[in-house]
Amino acid sequence: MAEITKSYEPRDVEDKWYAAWQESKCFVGRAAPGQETYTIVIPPPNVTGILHMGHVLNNTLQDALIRRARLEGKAACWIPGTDHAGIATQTMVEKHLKKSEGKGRRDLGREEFLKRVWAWRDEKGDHILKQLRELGCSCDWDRTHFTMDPGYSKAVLTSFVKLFDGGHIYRGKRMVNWCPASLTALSDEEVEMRPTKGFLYKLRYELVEPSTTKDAEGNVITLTHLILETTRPETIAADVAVAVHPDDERYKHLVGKRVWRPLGARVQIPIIADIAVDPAFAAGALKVTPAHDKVDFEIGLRHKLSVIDAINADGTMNEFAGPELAGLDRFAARKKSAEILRESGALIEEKLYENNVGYSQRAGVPIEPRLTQQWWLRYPRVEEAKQVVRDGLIQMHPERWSKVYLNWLENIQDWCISRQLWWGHRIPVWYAKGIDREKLTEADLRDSKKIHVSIDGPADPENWTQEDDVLDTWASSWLWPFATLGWPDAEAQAKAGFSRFYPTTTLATGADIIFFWVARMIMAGLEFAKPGAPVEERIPFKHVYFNGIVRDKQGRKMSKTLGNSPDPLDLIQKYGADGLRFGLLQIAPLGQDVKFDEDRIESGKNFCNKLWNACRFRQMNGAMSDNSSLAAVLARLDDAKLDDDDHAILGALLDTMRTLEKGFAEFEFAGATQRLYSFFWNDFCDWYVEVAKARLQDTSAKSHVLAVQDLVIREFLLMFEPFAPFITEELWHLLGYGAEKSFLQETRIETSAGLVAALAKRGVTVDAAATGRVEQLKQFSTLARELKADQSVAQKRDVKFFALAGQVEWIALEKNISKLARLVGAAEIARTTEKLAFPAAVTPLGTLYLDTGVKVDSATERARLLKELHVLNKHIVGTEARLSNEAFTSKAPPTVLEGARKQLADQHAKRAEIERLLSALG
RNA sequence: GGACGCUUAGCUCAGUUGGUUAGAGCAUCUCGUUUACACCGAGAGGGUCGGGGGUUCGAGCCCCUCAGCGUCCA
Repeated sequence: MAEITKSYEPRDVEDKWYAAWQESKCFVGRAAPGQETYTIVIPPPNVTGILHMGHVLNNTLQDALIRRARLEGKAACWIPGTDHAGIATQTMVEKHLKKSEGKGRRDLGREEFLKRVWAWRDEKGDHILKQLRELGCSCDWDRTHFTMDPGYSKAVLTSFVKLFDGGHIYRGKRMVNWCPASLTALSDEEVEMRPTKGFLYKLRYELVEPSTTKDAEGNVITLTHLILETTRPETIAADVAVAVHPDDERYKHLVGKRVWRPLGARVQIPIIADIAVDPAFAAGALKVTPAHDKVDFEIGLRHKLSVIDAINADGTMNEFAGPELAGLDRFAARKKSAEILRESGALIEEKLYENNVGYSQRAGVPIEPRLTQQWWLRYPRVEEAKQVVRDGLIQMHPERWSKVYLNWLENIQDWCISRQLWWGHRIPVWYAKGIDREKLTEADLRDSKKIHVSIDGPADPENWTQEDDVLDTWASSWLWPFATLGWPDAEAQAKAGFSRFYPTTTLATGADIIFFWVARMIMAGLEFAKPGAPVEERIPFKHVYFNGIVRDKQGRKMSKTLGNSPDPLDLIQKYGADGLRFGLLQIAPLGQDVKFDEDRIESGKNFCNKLWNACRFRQMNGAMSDNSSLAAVLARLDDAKLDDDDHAILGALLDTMRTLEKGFAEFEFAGATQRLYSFFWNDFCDWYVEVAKARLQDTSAKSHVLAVQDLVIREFLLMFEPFAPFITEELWHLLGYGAEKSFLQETRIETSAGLVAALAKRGVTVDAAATGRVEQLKQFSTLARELKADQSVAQKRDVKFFALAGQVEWIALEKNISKLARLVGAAEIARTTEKLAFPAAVTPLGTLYLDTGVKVDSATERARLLKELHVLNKHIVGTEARLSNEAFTSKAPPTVLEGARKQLADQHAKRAEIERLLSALG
C-alpha cells in the first residue's frame, strides 16, 4: 500500500483518475434488464463557449446527482453536448471575418460563409466539454451531441415538417422584434426591457381646419392644433393617423377631421378614435405609425390604415423619412428631426424622459418593431404542458417556479421561429420558382404546387427555391431530451436506449431559461417523444432543478464585460476541482443565487486536505486490515469493545447518511454538504480521532478502534464521492477499499437503514443515549481547556486537575480519564472529595479544579466567577418566569415543560456551586 | 403596475413541522511545533434575527403592514 503524502496535491491525482475513468469507459450509460435508470441531459452550452462559474455550479450539481445515482446502483446516463447558438456564433465569425479579411458574410456567399463557421467551430468548438472533464464531470462522452450534427439536424427538420403538417406552423407578415445589428427577427423572449433615458418631444399637429367646441365650463373654444408627445420624432413621416380615445370628451368633435403631418411631405392624415389610446398619457393623442410600433400596427389593422415603412433593416432611415433624414441612422435621425421640427415651430418642448425600451439580448441594441414575413409556430400541447406540472408529473424545485411557468403558458403568444441568419437549420420549405413570396396566402402554403415542405426537399430541385431563413436556435434545442436519444430514427433510438432512458429524470438549469428552454422542451416532449403513449412517458423529465445564478461579492451577475468572473480553470489550479466543487455547493442553497466568495472555495480545498490527513493518520496508526467490503470491515468490529464514543460516532454517521438521503431527495445540497463537513471535521476528526489516540495505546482495543475508523471513512468516502470524485477515488484505493482495477463508483452505497441492519447482524445496535453522555465529556473538556486558557497555562501539558464529583459523575469520568487527560493536556485528572482553593469551573460532571502549582489570585478568580454568575442569573430569571406562568405550565407540551424544569434544576445546582466557590475564596 | 424572492455576527451563509442560553465558515484577538493536518489545534470577542403591529403560554420561524435590495412579467 502506497504511503500517503503529507498534504493533498490535487493536480496529479485528478489527471490520473480522469484518464483512468475515460480509459475504462465507466461513465457509459447502459441499462441492464430491470435496472432503474437515471438520466440527465446537459443544458448544452454554446459550442464555442468557455467555462464560467455558472457552468461550474450547474454541472457540479448534475455530476453530484448522476454520481449518487450510480452509487445507488441505478443505470446512470448523463448526455453531454453543445448548441450551435445561431446569432452568437454567426456574429462572432462575422466579426472575425471583418477583422481578418475585411469582408462581410455576403461577400463570401452563403456556402462559403458556412464553411468558415464550421472551420471556426472545429477550431474553437467543444473546448468547454474538455473543461468539464477538468471539473470531473462524469458524462457519457460517447453520447456527445451537437445541435448541427446530421442526426440532430434531421430531428429538427422532422419536427418542423410534423408541426407544419399538423397545421401548427404558418407564414405571415407581422410585427416582429427586429435586431438592426444582427439583421434578424427575434422572439419576444429574446428581447429584454431596459429603462432607457431619452427625450419626450412635445409637438403641435396643426388641424387642417380649426374646430370649435365647448370646454367643461361651457365656454366656446377654438382648437387650431393637437398636442402629441412622442419619443420617436424620426418616425413622424411614417405617421398615417392621429388617434384619440373614443370616450375622450376633449377630442370627440375632432374624430374624422384631419391634421397636417409635421414632417416629411406635406400630407393630411386623419384623426381616428381607438381604445388603445391612453387618455391620461400626455395630452391624450397618439401618433399612429403602423410600420414602427406594435400597438400602432394593430390600430392600423382595425382602421384599415396604410403602412409607411421609413426605416431600413439596418436601422437607417429610407426615402420615406424625407430627404433630410434618408440615410441617417435612426438615432441621428431622431436628433435631426427634432431640429427640423424646432425650426418649423412644431416642437414645443423636449424633456428628459425615461421609458422601457426593448433591447436585443444578444446584440445589446434597441430592437426595432418591424413588419416582415416570418414563420410562426402555434405552440402544441399547451394545455397538457400546464397539466403535467399541476399534476406533479413534472416537479420543479423550488416549487415556486411552477407558478412562473404556468403564468407564461397562460399568456402564451405564437413563436416567431424564423431567423434571418445563415448559421442554423435552414427551414425545409421550398417555393416554386416564379411565385411571388410576398403574396402567398395561408391557403397557398398548403398548395403543393406552390410550396414544398419536406426533410429531403423536392424531387425536382431545379424548379424550386429553398427558404433562406434558418430556425431559431431554441427551435432545435427544445428537442434536446429525445433528439439526443436518437429520435426520430428508430434504429438510432434502439441503439441509444431511448425506451429506457426517456423520460429523463432530472433537468438542472437556471431559471433564466424557464421559457426559452424548459417550457418548450415540455411541449416538444409531449408532442413528439412517444406518440400515443401515456402522458407520464411523454414528458421529457420528472424533476427540474433550478440552480441559482452565481454572482460576484457585490451581488452583480458575473459577466465578461464587467470582468468580475474568475476563470474556473484558475480556481481548479489553485484549489483543486474537488475543492472548487465542494466549496461552491456549500454556498448554493436551493433556488437561491450564489454570492461567490473565494474564501469558501479555499475552505473546500482545506476540507479536502483535512480528509487527506485524517486518512494519512489512519494509515500511520496501523497496517490496513481487510477493507474490501462493508462485511469485511464490520467483521473486524469487536462488539464487546464498543464504548460511548463508538456509539456516538456511529450515531452521527447514520444521521449524516439520513441527511444526505433527504438532501438528494429534496435537492438540498447546501445542507448535505454542510453536514458532511461538520460530521467529518467536528464529529470525527476533532473528537473521535482525538479520543481514539488514547485508546490506540491499548493493544486489546486497537484493532477494534481502527475498524470503527475504517467503517466511518469508508461510508464517508461513498457519501462524499458525488461532490469530490477525485480525492475520494484516490483515498478509496490508498486505504484498500477497492481492488486495483475497480473504481469507487462500482460499490453500492448503503442506505442508513441498510447500515443499521448490517450492524444489527453483527450484534451492534447504536445506543442513541451515548451521544448525550459524550456531549457531557465534550463540555467537560472544553471547560477544562477554558480554565487553562484563563490561567494562561494553555500550553502546559503537566498541570493537574481535580474533579469534585459524585459517585455517578466520577464513574462517567473515570472510564474516560486517559482520553480526557490527553485531550485537555493534563498530567492527571484525579478525584477529590473536598473543596480546594484552586481556580474552578462547574461542569456537568462535577466541579473541576485546576492546580497550576502557583497561588491563586483570588481577586481575578472572584471576578471570573462573578461574571459567570451574572450570566447564569439572567438565564435563571428567564426560566423561572416561564415556569411560574400558569399559561405556560398548563398549555406547553409535557416534554417542553419537563425540559424547562430540568434546566432550572441544573441552573440552580450550578449557581449553588458557583456561590460555594465564591465563598471559599473568602 | 402585477408576481416572486431576499433582508440573521465585520463578510458569506445555515437555522427542519414555532419550544431551553440563535449556529457555521471566513475575518479579528490570545495561546500553541503535544504520535495526522499551520491547508492545523485550543480558547475568546462579536448578532436580539430590516422597521412596526398582530396571533400564541412561547415567534428568527406564522399573519398583516412599511422600507430597502433583487428577479421575472406587463
